[in-house]
Amino acid sequence: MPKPDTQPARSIDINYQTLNRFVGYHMKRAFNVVQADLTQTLKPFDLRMLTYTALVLIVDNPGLSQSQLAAAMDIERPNLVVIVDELERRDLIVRNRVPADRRAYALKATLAGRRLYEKAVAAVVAHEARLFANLDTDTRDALIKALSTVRRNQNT
Amino acid sequence: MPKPDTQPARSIDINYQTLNRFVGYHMKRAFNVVQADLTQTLKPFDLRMLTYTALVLIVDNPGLSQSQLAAAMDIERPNLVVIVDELERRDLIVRNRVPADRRAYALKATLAGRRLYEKAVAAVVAHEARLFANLDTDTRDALIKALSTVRRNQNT
DNA sequence: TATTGTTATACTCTATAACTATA
DNA sequence: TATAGTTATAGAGTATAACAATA
Repeated sequence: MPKPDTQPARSIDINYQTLNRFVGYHMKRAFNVVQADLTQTLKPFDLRMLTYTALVLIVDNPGLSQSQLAAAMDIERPNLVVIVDELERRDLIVRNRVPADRRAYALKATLAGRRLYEKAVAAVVAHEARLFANLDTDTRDALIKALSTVRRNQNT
Repeated sequence: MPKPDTQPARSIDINYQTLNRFVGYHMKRAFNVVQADLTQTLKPFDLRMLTYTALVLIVDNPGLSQSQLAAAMDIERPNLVVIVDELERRDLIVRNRVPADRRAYALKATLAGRRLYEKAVAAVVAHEARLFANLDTDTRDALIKALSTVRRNQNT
């Protein structure tokens, strides 16, 4: 396999033999691609993955508390505060005091929040269609099923 | 579906209908599990994902430069410096000047580095066997193939 | 006592600009 | 001028301790 005499900026030909054996490595590389594309997809809406996920969960679960949302997002409560702050400052959600438990807030999306949700979700649907275009429906379902199985092995 | 009268700390029953439609969401959740477990797996060796990956690539590609390693790891050159610093400080690798190009370093693992590599890789093999125990070989191969396909869609 | 939301803080990972020494 | 490695720095994301208000 002869290389051209004038090497194109010292061609690199890295050996990945060890890393390629690991599923986790492939997951990281693939997820990096998805995340980078999703970040670009959400940028026109001024949303990050975290603010997007929070907005989606609040729209789908009106009235949930910050503790519940943090648990659903698998992040610590302190880290959720700034996320909810941002959504509230942009009038996408409201924090309503719960009469039955005055420590907690009931989070609810505003009309503007629901409208942004609709637009952002549509954009993410298009982003997924683009990124997973080469996978037929069966393969995609199998991928989701395998990923869910991995997640269920968490406590093993 | 009646709930018990005495609710166990206000049982949460979050609606994930929107997020569950997205492959990327399942990838993130699964990868979080894998990453958390891998972090614990590498802790006894005083390695993080980045130092582990760098060590593996240096062992498998003796003499490669920091630029090549950064490209292989998909990180910026400045961020690699501290990683290589740490591996060198622990005498796991050496930075040799390249006579032909005195700007570059040729990275090489020491004997101690190759020994730690052997132990860490064995631990990661066990970690993967544990995490992906519920997936048969065919499913695992299909998962890797699907993830590789996603990665190849990067420039679409 | 325990829990909700909060502040402060720290650590990791990531990204960019600008420098040095070589080429 | 361009590249390899470096420094400094700033931004995300994440994790823990400790506090006020409320239960």
